[in-house]
Amino acid sequence: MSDPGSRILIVDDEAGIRRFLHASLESRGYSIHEASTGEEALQVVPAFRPDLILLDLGLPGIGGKQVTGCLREWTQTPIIILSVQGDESEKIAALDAGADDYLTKPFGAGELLARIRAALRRVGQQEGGPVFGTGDLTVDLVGRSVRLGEQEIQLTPTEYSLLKTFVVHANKLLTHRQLVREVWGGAHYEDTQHLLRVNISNLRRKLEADPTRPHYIVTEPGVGYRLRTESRVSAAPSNV
Amino acid sequence: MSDPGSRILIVDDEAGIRRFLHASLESRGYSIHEASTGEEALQVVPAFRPDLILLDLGLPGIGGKQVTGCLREWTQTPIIILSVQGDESEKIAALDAGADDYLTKPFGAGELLARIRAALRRVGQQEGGPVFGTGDLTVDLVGRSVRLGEQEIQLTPTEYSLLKTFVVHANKLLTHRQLVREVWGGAHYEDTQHLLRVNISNLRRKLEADPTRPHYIVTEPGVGYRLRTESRVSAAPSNV
DNA sequence: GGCCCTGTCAAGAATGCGTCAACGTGACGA
DNA sequence: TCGTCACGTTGACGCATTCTTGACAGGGCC
Repeated sequence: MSDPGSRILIVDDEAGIRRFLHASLESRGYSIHEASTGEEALQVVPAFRPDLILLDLGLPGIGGKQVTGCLREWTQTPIIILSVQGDESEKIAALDAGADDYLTKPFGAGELLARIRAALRRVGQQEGGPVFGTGDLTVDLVGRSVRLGEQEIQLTPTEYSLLKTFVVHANKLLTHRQLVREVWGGAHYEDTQHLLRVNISNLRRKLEADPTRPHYIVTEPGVGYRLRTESRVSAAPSNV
Repeated sequence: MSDPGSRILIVDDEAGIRRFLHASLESRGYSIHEASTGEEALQVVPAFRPDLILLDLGLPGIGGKQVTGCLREWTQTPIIILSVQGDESEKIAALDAGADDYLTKPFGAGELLARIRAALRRVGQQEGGPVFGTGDLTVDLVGRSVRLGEQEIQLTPTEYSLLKTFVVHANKLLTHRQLVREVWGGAHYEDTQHLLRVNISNLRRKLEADPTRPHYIVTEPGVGYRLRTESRVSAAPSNV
């Protein structure tokens, strides 16, 4: 299951450890990115979009706990804490800050890999399998392809990122803020609000049969948008 | 966050450990069930429907690894393995069998609780939130959706905000002043009084079968309004 | 009847939303 | 080096919805 192409971000201030982890993970087929400080990690995550984060607790500057807290404001990407401290209260604090797992150095490479697999397995099944479908719309999150009936649809990176967010949270209401954070990264919101509208519009033009009356991406006025799944109450086209 | 009413199944063959875990977890508000063998665990899970399983690896008969494997064939309930064996290959095997976490005895009670919270937090955000219901009316505060029977109801932001206030204080009398404050923010009251009436009217037109004779939102003359519940307070364990 | 409280309707104002067009940038190939 | 193209971003505009305000009618109570 655990898709070998998964992207992993390594955050540690010691170059030696980064190298070691980088090597062991890359040989397993993961694609790796490194960051050496908490600040760098927070910057890199929106750009690299890792599937999992290995985070050293004892970073200089912004510590691992704070990094976890900041990330959890907008993303659920699994975080595994690595630490030299075996102190129980540290573990508890880190886990409660939003971390998914906690390993104390030194740890076996095999155990780390197994815990990575376990974490990736969870998100994998959360996304409800590799292919999502509603009505004519089919989204393959692994193959990164979108089709409408038989027709393959070409999406730009942002459009795809937006649609992916909808698919992962299918049928749930996503606020403007959530969407902006997921697609453009945690920072600025006010300036990006309009961007969201434009991209929704573009997405609809490509996906919807009649962009004026959206079938899949419905807007919840004043709040956000929602990807409607085919529970199909055949919602009579309420022409008021 | 981690809903204190969560159901936890403890599987261990040593009565002493079961007692210890039972006590520490119950005092935290979890509701507990015990099993002493793997066979019993497999029987009990479908009946008890735990939100999380604490599983000893070294069970007589069917071992923890096998139990994990059997459970994973049909359920994704989080499993935390407890074991006296620190052997790395055992950990790896258990995690790959489908376990979510692995603790080696002896472990601190605080750490166990934190890991339980982390596991429950993950499944918690997967589910749709607590749902409020009375009669035909259903309000999902997390998904921000309102339905009347099967029909989804579209509410404007103020209408929803108003209804939300009613749901949060279900069956309690809300004065005009309270409602105005909750929906429009503390300031001026005299000018907003009329606004409230208009919105109550609009809300009723959308929710009530006969807006003249309101069933859900009843007016308490001279004082305010009240959301009448049908004694049915379906599964909305107020979180935290 | 006169008064206060309440509910409904309608119309202008304000806001939010969707679309189009234009500009800047970076990648790529000639 | 230059031109082309696709994409991200920004601004402008028209349209729809929603908010707010005012006017008015019914009902209970003194």
